[in-house]
Amino acid sequence: MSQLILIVEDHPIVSESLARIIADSDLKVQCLQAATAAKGLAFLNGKPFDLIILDINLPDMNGIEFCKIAKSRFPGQKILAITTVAQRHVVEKMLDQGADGFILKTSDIEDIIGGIRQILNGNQVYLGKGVKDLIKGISQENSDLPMITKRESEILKLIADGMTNQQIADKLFISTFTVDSHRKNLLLKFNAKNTATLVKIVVSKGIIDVD
Amino acid sequence: MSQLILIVEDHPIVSESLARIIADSDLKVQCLQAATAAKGLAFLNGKPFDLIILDINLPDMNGIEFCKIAKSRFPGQKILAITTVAQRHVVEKMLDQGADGFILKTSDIEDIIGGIRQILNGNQVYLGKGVKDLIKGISQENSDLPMITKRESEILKLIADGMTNQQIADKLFISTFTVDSHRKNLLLKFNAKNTATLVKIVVSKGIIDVD
DNA sequence: TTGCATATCCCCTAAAAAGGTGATTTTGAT
DNA sequence: ATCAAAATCACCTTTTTAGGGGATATGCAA
Repeated sequence: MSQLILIVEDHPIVSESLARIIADSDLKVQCLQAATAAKGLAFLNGKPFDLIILDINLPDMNGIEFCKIAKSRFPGQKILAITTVAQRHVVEKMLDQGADGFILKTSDIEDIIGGIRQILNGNQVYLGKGVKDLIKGISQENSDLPMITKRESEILKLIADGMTNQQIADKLFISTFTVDSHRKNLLLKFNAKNTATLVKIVVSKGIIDVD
Repeated sequence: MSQLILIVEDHPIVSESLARIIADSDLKVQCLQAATAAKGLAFLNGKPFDLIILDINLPDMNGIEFCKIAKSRFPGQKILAITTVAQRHVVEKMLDQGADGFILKTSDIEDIIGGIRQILNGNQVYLGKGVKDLIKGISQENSDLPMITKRESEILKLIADGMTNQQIADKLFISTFTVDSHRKNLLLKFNAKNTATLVKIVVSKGIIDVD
C-alpha cells in the first residue's frame, strides 16, 4: 500500500532533496515533483495525493491560494507547508485553508520525516523552533519579529513597491495622515531608522512577498 | 580511492540534499557537512579536502573570505561556489580567490553531479543559465540585472543599512553630492522609483548581503 | 462595561530624497 | 597616449519622509 506524495517546490535542489530524503527513509511512499503551481495543479486533475508538500513562496502562485484549490479538489489530501519564516498571519491563513503542518527551513531532516509520518497518520504537525509557540499565538510578541496588523501589512507591501504616502492614500481611500501613521508605526515596530532599513528587514525575513 | 568533500551551507535542507544527491551518484566520494563558516574552517585544520562546496551567503562569514582562507591553507583544494544570483563582481571576486566553479540555484541535479565530477578532474565548471556569459563579461548588460560598480555596490549596502547621504558621505570621506549621484545612478540602473523599491530589488535578488 | 488595540485623522517643523543639469578628475584598458 | 568609464563635486527646486505633538471612533475581549 504505497502512498503518493506531491512536492510543489520551485528550487530543484530543495525539491530533489526532499524527494531523496523521503525515498531513503522507511516511509512507504512514492514522490512526484512539480516546479510550479501550474504543474502542481495539473497533477491534481488526476488521482488525489495522500500528501502535498507545498512551498509557500512559489513563482507563479500564492501558497495559500494553492492550498485552497488543492483542498477543494480533494479534501482528503494532506498539506504540509514549507516556509522560510514563521509569520503569524501567513500561518493563520494556511491553517484556515486546511494546511496540516508546517516545516521551517531550520527543521532537521529527521524531524521532517517524522512529521510526514505523523501527517500521513492523520495528525497535525508543526516543525521548527518557534512554530508551536506561534500556533499558540505567543510567538510574535516574544520573537525577534514584531507583530503587525493586517492594515500595516497591506501598507508595508505598498511601501516596498515604491508607493508614496499620497499614492497609498489614494489607493486605499484614506488620508495621507493615516498612511503616515501606519508607516511610522512600522518603523517603530521594526526598529528601523528609515524606509530603506524597513524594506531590507521585511524582504530579507520574508515578511512580504516579492514579485 | 574515495575522495573527500566538505559542504559548507547553512540551510540543513540544501546541505543534506547535496550530500544525498552526491551519495546516490556514482561519484566515489565521502561528504562532510558544516552549517557555518566557523565549523567549516575547523574542519580545515585537519586534512585537506578534495572539494569544498561553498554557499556564498553564510551567516557568519563572507563566502569570498572563506574561499580565500581555504585556498591559502591548502591551495590544492577545489572550491565550488553555490550562489542564488549571478552577480558579476561577486563572481569575479570568487574567481580572484581561486574558486573553481559556480552553481546557480537554478541548476539541475544532473548538472551539479557532472560539475562536481569535472572539478574533481581538474576542470573549471560554471553551471546555471547565464553564468557562462557572465564569465565572458556579456551577461550583466543583457540580463535583467544591471551592472553596478564597486563604489555603487558599497554605497548600496550603506543605503540598505538605513544610512543617509550625509552619513555615507562622512563614512567614506566624500561629498554628499557624490553620494547622491551614486544613489541616483542606482535608482536609474535598477529602474526603481525610490529607495524603498531599490532596496526591495537588491535584497530579494541577493545583490547585497543582509546581516 | 470597561478597557485596549486598531484604525482613522490632524498639524507642525526639519531633514532627506528625488529630479534636473551640469562639471572635473581619476582610473583602467586598448 | 588616448579614450571611456568611473568617481568625484556642484547647485537648484520640489516632493517626500521623519520626528514630534495630538484626537476620535470602533470593535473585540477580559
